[in-house]
Amino acid sequence: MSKELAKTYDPKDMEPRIYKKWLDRNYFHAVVDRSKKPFTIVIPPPNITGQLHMGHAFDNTMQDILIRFKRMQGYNALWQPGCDHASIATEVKIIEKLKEEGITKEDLGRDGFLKRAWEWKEEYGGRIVEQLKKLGSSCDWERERFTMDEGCNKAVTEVFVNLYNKGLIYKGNRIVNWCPVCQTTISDAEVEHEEQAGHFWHIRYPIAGTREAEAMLDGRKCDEADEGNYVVVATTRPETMLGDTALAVNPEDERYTSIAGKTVILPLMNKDIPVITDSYVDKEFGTGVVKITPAHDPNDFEVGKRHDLDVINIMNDDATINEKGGRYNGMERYEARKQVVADLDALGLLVKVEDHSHNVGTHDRCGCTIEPMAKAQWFVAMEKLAEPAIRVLKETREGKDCEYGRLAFVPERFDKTYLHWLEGIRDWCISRQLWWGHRIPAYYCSDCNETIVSKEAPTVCPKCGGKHLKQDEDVLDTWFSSALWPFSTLGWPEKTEELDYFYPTDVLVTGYDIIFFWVVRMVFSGIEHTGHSPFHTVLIHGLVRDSKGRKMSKSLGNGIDPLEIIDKYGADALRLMLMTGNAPGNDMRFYYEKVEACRNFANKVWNASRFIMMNIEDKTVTKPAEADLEPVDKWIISKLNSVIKDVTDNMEKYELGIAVGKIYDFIWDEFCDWYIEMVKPRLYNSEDTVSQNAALYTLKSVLIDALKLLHPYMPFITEEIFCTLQDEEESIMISSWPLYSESKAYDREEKAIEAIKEAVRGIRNVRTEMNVPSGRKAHVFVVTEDKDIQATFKEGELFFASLAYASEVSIKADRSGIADDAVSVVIPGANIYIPFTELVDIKQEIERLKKEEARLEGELKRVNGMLSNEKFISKAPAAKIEEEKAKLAKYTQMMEQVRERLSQLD
RNA sequence: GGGGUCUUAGCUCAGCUGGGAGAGCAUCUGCCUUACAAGCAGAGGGUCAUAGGUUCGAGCCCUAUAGGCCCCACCA
Repeated sequence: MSKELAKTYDPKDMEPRIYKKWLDRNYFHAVVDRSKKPFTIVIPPPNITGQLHMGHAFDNTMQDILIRFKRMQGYNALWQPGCDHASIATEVKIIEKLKEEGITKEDLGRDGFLKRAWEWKEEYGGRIVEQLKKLGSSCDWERERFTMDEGCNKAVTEVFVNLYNKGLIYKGNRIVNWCPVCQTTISDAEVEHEEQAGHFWHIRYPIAGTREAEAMLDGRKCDEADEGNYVVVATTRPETMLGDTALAVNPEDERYTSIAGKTVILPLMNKDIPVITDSYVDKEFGTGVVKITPAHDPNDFEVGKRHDLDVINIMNDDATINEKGGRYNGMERYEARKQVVADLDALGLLVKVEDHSHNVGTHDRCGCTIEPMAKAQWFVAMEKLAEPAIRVLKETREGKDCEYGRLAFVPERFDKTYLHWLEGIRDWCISRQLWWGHRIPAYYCSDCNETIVSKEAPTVCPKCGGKHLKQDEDVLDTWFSSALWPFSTLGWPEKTEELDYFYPTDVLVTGYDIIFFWVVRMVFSGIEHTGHSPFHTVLIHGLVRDSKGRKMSKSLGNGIDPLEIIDKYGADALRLMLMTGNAPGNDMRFYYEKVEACRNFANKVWNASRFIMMNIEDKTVTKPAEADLEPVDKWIISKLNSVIKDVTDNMEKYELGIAVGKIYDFIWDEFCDWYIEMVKPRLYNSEDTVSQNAALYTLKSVLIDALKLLHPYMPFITEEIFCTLQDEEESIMISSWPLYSESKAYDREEKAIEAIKEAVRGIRNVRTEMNVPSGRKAHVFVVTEDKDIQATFKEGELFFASLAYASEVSIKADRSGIADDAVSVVIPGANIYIPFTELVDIKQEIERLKKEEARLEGELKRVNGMLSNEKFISKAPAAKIEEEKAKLAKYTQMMEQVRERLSQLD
């Protein structure tokens, strides 16, 4: 043997070495090849500001597993990588950095700032890519893209102009979510609602012309005021009253019929405002009167539109009150609130203050309270775009052929999240008051105010011929470009070969937390611009939490750095840990113990392989004739065969955790703990070279297939062993996926060995469990029918050699003809005698058999019932009837066996 | 207010279309047995949240209840 594995498993140097080998050989690169079926995944582009965290590790491990699996299955697998410019996140970071230098972005100016941003991108943008490589990600790095590279920019402009021309993008003055800290608009998806304790202030608005109104206008409290001359309004945000332009009551509300249509005086501003009627007002809530502030509340904005009210924006961009707020001009919003309340109180207009908890919108990035404000912004009209995105999912679910392709969530329950969001969707505010991002391709003529939206910057106004054109200052929401990612990365809007071949992509893997931000927007964009849903399956995973179940976050400082874990335990162990014992879509907790267990598994695989190689040494192992395979060989081959089938099925259904669990159990329990142990005596017996060769061959071939199954999960260790074991092989990652084969299903042998395993449970460790006094032989011997082979085993020696002769098994406890302290496992062709005292507890066995008997009775009753049911016989498909008949026969036979054994035991 | 999800061993969680309750860790017992002590052979430990229902059979399906978590939502 020319190569051998190091004595101890140590991933630290091995993993980078192997990754480099893969890169050098260009295995990750996929080119258009019409003779092969493509399988494509686009990576959720990590932010250039990002550092690899557990969420990335989880997400990318899943993608890598799918890609490696499909690649081995013979697909032309493309994993398209790239990064996101992350408009606001990056801009905030750079501003922070500038702050350290004592400068602001305004000091630099737009161009200077962008220069800095690009420098920053060059410096840090590649960091996360390098980190992804440590995980083993088999992305096609040659195709790495960036949301602000030339091609993506082109796609963004194309889409913007197209949608504008179709009337699906418009500029409108509407209520937007304004973040006073970041000083930009944000979309609805970026608002987090938070329950906050607040107050409900009841405020009197005096009716115009009354004595009470006069008093207020004079700036004094009214003596002996008549409550009938006031209208009482309840509000949670009293400072917004500065921008009130009406009060509203429900037209059906009898309490207020007399005042509807009257005019009240807006306190503090001393302005006449009307009392209008609108069915939006809920009679039951508050006082039944609502103050209408169209500039600072989305509902009020709508009411204002219906009644043609003025929209008075009373705030500056930093949420201080502006000049429209009279004497409150310049005050911070909460300070203004206090002052407003105090002033109202002084005027005797504050009726009461109630405690009231209500939902407050906060910015998901900076956490500050967002301020709804009326502003002129760019929007995407969503109604028309949402409809096909809803349809494609519904029709896929109903099994219909949809013209837009297919779309399904795994697990299915996220269908509802997706649909619910789309069905209630509002127009998407896409303009951001930032510099880092795709600048909006809209130009304004300062001569005639014309708006020009075009791919190329116009030099002359098409309307007036003026040359004073200015581009819109705003940039687009980051997600506007991310939404195009599945096709912009493949060359769209050009009609490239790649686009034609790899698009639509296959699977999108992402966390449930960004379904709204990203998945939804990719789907409607894909359909709108390419006519196709960009992927047929969305595989959703949960969050990785800390061991206490908390979200990992910077502020809590409870994040666990995947790179540290990789450094200590290896990427393979981390990957396995992330995939084990977790159901799709569910959150998981991170435990060091779990990683350790996974590292131990890697060690196990390593050592088993080392054992096999040690035994092969320089022997030539040839494929044995089937007749030379012994029952244990057939048993493990058969076991592996069904594992191949199950694992493949599970993986096709994206049940990655279940699949890897089966591989783990097979390798550790069946292969290492049973097969290798059973086969040892044959390996050590150098006389029977045929049997030895069969064992070695089986060991080697089963190991190789098991490694292949494991490879998507643990790419590094499997590669190392695979290539060490077989000099002639280049790499496991380009080897072919094992296939289930009917001819390898050895049912008889499987049954036989399973029965033996059951029979010897508890006594495998002869030396310990039998407590054989030194010098005495254990009663373990074999008698075959053909020739009397009687083997006695020394203490401590395993006796599995004998089991190889078994072909059919029935087990019975039988003391006749054997020493008192032994029972026999009767195997036609071979008898094994096992010390009686150490065999399975007879009482337990009887109990077990009785349970089995009861179960079988139930089964038989069911099957008999079905088969004697005329309706069933006449209506059920023939195959189903056959199946049930086969079951009947099987259960009948099993029942006989159970009863026989019961009678023997009694 | 609407929706989702969870409740299974001491802990963290699997359990795919209903058919003899599982894993890892922890605990206990015995082992340094020349692949592996990062290991081996065993053991203990669960009314599968509660109450009903469907079924020959329910952790799984249905209904209700209790508790936990999450998402969505413009009641001022």
